[in-house]
Amino acid sequence: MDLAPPRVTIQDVARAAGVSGSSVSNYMNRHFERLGEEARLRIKEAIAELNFRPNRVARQLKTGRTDAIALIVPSVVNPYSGELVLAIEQEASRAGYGVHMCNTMRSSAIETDFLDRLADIGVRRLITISPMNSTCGVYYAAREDVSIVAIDASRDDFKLPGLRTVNLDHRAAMDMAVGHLHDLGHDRIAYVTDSLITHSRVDRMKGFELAVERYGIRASDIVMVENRERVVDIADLHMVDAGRRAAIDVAALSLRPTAVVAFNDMIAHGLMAGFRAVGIAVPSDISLIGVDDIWMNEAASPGLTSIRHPVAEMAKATIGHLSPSMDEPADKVLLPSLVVRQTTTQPTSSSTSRDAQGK
Amino acid sequence: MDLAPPRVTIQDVARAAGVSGSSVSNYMNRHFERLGEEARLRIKEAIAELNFRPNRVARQLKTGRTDAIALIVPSVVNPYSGELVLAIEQEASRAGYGVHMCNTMRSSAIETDFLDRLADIGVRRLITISPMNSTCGVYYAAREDVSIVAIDASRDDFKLPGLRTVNLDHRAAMDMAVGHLHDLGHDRIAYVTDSLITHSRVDRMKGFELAVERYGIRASDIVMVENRERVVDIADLHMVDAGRRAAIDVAALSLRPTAVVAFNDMIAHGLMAGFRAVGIAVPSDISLIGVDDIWMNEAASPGLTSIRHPVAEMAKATIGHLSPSMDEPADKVLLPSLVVRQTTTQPTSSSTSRDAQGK
DNA sequence: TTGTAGGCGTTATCAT
DNA sequence: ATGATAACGCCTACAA
Repeated sequence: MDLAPPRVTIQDVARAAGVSGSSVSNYMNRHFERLGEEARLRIKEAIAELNFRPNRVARQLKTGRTDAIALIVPSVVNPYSGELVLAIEQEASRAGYGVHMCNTMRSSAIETDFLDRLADIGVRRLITISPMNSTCGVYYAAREDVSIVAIDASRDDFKLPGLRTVNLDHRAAMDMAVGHLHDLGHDRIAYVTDSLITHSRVDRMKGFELAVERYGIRASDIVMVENRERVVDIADLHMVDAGRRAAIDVAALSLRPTAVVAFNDMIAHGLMAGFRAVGIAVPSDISLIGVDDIWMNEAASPGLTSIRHPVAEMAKATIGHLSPSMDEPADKVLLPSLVVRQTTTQPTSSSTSRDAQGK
Repeated sequence: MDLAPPRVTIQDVARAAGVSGSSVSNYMNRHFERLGEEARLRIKEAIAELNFRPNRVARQLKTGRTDAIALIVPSVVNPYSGELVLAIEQEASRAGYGVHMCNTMRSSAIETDFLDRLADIGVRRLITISPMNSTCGVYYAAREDVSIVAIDASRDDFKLPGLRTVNLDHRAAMDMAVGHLHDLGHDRIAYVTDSLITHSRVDRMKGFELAVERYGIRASDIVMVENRERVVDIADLHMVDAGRRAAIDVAALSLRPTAVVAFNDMIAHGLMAGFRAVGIAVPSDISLIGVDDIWMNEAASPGLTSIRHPVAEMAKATIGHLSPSMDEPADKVLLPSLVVRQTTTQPTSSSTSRDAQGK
């Protein structure tokens, strides 16, 4: 371990192998057609011998581009997207890509600054998570050689023909949730969501309606709460607030449901808090299921039953999408799975006969 | 917005300003002593006119270094360090630095690979969070011009004289927690921690002991649970497990405490789950306070009272430490604050007279 | 105070 | 199949 490790350059390798720098360069870039059998071998040995590692910076200066990935996310602390960011970072580094992450905090100024910087250094791979109002599409729209993958967004949200997307199969998710409750014996189920401002919210609710019909659920309700901004909200805590408020609405329903499906887990946790506040016990009085399967579900008590967002698979699909192969679909839809914890049980007599519950 | 935006180089600026490239370079590097009044002005205008932005890659190739920051963290999903990562990223980009993040998952192989890559591109600023067994010290130890800041670690954990640290004032934190409980009227308080494998665990417990003494608390207990590995644990869920197990121990204490201080919030949430499982109500039977103030505290119910880790200030101190000013202390210690939620109340008769509690 | 020239390590073009 | 050579955009002696 030297104090100032002297760089091994392509020329050093060339000298050691008795070939020219260009040949080593060709070797590094896998242009084997332009190399003789013997030269290839000697270069290979010299590289191993000297432990040569090409200087990415020099290459970047020369080519004007880098294989690094720009990752745009509202906030890493966000319970769902945080796990996704981790998975993407791991998948990317497995594929040899560096990742530049930007927490936009939903500020398009921050996002634009970030993209300006990255455009400067030649980044051509973009991943955007939950991009309700991401500007990256507009920004990079003109450039031909840029790959953009949007996670948790509909392609209609952008006007980019080249865009690729990765999404959860929301219909399947709702089918799973309602099916699980139906299996337990529930037939009065409510759905709680906040404003339908994104594709996933719309589609997931639609999925609930379809599922309810499919399982022949007797009665169902949709409770919609509107968003109220928080002063600072790096973790989607406004959804917890929304859930808390929704709990009151659910409790006030003329025919109180025995189970509730929440748009996502944060709303579900809010519901749990709200129900507790008004004396409704989960799950003995009412069952509860969310979507995403954030880690908090496991840490909370009772543990929240949820429909798991397949984070690792989404990351894999995303990185795969970055190097487009034309025979693959531009929109990948992944299947969720059910994680049963403690908030879903069979409806009890107390929850079925609402008189026992009091007003 | 052109399709292939032609780069504005230092030469373009020089031409526009009627000076040479070196002068522009000197301007960019703030070597104003080497510039005439008039030249400086014309360069400034030309830069604004052409919207010139220096090519970081070229500079990097030439100088062999970059001002980007390497950020090493076990996992961004980790409830405490996730918030810290966000704060650091924001503070860094405010200061104009890019951030390369590495989720080591506590694998030194991953960390070493990452540092190798970054050493290649000339990164000389390192931040490491909760580095129980971080190798970065060893790795970069030899290099003179590298700044390393360790957050949530004692300088004794490394053998690097040049290291700078940022830490919470654990003693003050415990003083605050115990003081709060004492103010409420508690005088039988237990402390729950997992194995004392880090500086913060040792120091925080010491702080508890000092505080208990200082407030003249009649009786206190230390409950220590050992770590058990989880198959996969990106979010410190093993601490929740530890808390769950500890709850049983606390319940079995011969003189059951009326309040518990947990080493951190994840353990506290585990305690909450454990208490609920054995029929002990929080806070009416027992009060509970944690440390860190992770977002989950707000989302859980009841909301967990906690000692807040001043994340934004820590980020600021960390970035400040990166450009060492010799008159500042090498070890910064920041003060926490108390966030009262629902898990701490006055001890009730039911919790005070233990007979009412059953066995 | 300002300009000129050389080179950082790589890729790409054009010879051979 | 292989090699010389010229950039990429910037910094930095050193010269003027």
